Amino acid sequence: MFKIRHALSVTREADFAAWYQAVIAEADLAEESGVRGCMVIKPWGYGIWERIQRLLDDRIKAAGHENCYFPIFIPLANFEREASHVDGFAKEMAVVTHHRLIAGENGGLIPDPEAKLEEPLIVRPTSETIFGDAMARWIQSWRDLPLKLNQWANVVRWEMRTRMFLRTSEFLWQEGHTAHADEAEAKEHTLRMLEVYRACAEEDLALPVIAGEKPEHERFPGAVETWSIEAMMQDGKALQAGTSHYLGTNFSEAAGIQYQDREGQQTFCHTTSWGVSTRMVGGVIMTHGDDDGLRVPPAIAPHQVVILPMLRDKPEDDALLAYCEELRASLAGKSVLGEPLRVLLDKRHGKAAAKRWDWVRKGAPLIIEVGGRDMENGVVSLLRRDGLWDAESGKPAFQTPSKESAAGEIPAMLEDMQRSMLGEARDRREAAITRGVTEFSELERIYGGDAKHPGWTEVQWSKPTGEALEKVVERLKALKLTARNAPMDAEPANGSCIFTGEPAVERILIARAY
RNA sequence: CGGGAAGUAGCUCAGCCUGGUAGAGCACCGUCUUCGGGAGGCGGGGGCCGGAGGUUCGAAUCCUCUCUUCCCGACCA
Repeated sequence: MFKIRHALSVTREADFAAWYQAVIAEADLAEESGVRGCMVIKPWGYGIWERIQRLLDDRIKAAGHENCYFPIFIPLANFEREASHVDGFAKEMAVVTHHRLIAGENGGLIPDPEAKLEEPLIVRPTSETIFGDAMARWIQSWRDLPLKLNQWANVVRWEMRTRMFLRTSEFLWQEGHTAHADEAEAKEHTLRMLEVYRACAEEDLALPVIAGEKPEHERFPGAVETWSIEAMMQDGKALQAGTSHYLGTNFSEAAGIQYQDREGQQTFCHTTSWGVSTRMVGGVIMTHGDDDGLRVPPAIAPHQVVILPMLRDKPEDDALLAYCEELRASLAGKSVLGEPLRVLLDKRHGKAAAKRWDWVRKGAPLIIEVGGRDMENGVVSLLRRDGLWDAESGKPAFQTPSKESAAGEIPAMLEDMQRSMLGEARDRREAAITRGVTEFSELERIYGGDAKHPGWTEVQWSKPTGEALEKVVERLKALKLTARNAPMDAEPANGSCIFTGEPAVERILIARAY
């Protein structure tokens, strides 16, 4: 019997948290920075984020938005206007209080007491308030609506417990902010952007998600409705991968965002905001990674095909490189998933086998090794990252198509990989959702034991509020559970509430979460 | 922010208890051998032992403070 020698030393099964960190290190995605909760995103990790940015930005613009940029610093007073917003964020705020350093007593530098800011500035945790300010200036008439803006930015939230990509103190994201004439249009837009996120997650990241409304206690501070897309990780936990908020007139009343309607009346706008962040990269890792490292869906892979010539630092290398260059050129002209194919010819010196495992760990979708004998036979040795091992031999499952047919087949291969990665993740998720649970004791049975991947549960509830809701949250918390969202395409409720026994009004997903 | 663990070479760690100026494996560089594959031999470079202070003739080692990371909890769009 053979034993497959995986590229990582930790497996998902043995220790999922350690495996996650190993993938980030071994795939060269990011590293610690020395500043609490902040990370350095390395080229391969940032390249994946750039791909997500590109594809999502196209979708956001196609939905009629324009990009802009607002400052990272927000005046404290500006932030103080919307009460529940303040309550939600005040505890995790970075504050700038000085604008100059002077020499301290021990040779170090200290903030100059003389240079204290009259009004402290906060580092944005999100930009509703400062966008609101501008909207109040820019909107005069019903003719100025809707106003649809977006920005790509970094934000800072002083998190107590951080994890790379999933919850960092500083993170990169996109935040959209829109103003509308009435409630119906704003709500419709909230859902439209939720759908944009769903499409991006599923079609671009191959991340199956469930879109739905967040329960009251999970709403964004200051929102009237919060909607989310939720993805299931391979350990069965839920990851909130994007949110879209209908903010009502809360922020327009706080900032004075008004317009003169057709009758000449001053009227408050209805606003929305929505965002997705570098957390998405964490979702890709925990959805598509395996015991050999990351697997990047072709649509967001910085390089979809990596060609590795087996160089020997000898004169024959020139012919081999020329052969690889022909392959590269023929691939570079192809179109995949509606874009030019992205191919890298990795000419770095070094053993091909060592470089191969580098790219396996990084998760490049297709790896093509080319040696002297391949060249003689007019073929290439091709390895699919989603079918790495040959089950018969326990060795890498190389295919050896001719150079010409490889160039012809690769686009379809990549598109197939994109599809099958989504399908694989969706099947795994569906198998891990328990539906039709009607008794709380059943939840205790599922989540009370030490099952490693208990997955999600769909239950019906009466959507309690106030104290009754707090009690529900407490009971869930005892099982380390949270209510994720009420899926928008779920069947209507037809039973009784699993918590209160009252008639149920909707179905919600229960899960452990990141 | 509370409880626990840990920070020594790029990585994984030994050395610390019983102070005497730093080690291994992998990686890296050179070279030879090998050559359809995650190879081997020989040689070599790289660390003021997270930081600051203290005890001491002398600190990686003992003491204090601090920073960072990981796990558990609280918190968390």
